[in-house]
Amino acid sequence: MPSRMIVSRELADFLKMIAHPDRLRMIEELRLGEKDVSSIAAALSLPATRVSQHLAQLRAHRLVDERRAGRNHFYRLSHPHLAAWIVDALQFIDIRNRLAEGDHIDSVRALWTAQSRNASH
Amino acid sequence: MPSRMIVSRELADFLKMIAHPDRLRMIEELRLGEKDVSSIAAALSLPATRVSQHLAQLRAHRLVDERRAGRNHFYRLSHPHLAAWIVDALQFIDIRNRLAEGDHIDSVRALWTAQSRNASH
DNA sequence: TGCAAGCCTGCAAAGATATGCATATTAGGG
DNA sequence: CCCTAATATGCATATCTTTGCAGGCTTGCA
Repeated sequence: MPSRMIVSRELADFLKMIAHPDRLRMIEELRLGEKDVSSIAAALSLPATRVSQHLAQLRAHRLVDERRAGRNHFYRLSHPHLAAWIVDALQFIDIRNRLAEGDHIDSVRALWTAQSRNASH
Repeated sequence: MPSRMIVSRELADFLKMIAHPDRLRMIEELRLGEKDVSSIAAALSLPATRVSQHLAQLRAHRLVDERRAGRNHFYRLSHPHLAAWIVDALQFIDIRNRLAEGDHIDSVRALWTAQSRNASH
């Protein structure tokens, strides 16, 4: 098969893998280091089962690495730079329409990049 | 709705939009400038109808701009930098397995980035 | 050893996407 | 005008994803 097609398929698979709101938030959540499943679930207000399923997919595509400690499974980004690369995508999004008037793209970027200690914002 | 969720949805929509082998190749095809539908279809060996449908989606998401000249519709990237950003994603892909032994990631990148005058490679 | 916390996996229903085919639209040429 | 080329659109079918729920596995602790 032509390499060009192989590459486009691999790229598409990779993009599909991260193209989900939950998974994007999970990746940003792991930006600063490893976290276990329950912490992620709590931070994003998602059922743990769902988080686990998403992580299984990310794991299958080698986007995250797992470390087991006791009963907890800690995950980290295989490519730490991935989170920053995703944030760069904001420049391609015509996001103005959907946000409240006061919001500005920079504040959105800052917010997204900020650590989410709780589930607000 | 929390902005954080809005952003993750918008990002996911954007990523889903480009996460298709045909559309990725089309975006790379438009990297160097505008092209009309038939030229793209010919370059990628795809049915023109399909190319047109993909372009309609990209247009709806404001990722390409259209210019009509006579019977031909020329498309160009709304964000010229998009193609380069996509190429950057290659670093996150564990692509070694799927390529022939001789191929190296750099050559793949060069190949992908190279202009496709015909449908080979 | 028994129990519970923390995760993972299988499965089925619901939802979203992709794709081909038939049909419409628009513009240039004769 | 009519015909054809170049695209676009509508629709039905096939396929892939998402998601909740039920049940299973492993580890720590009493």
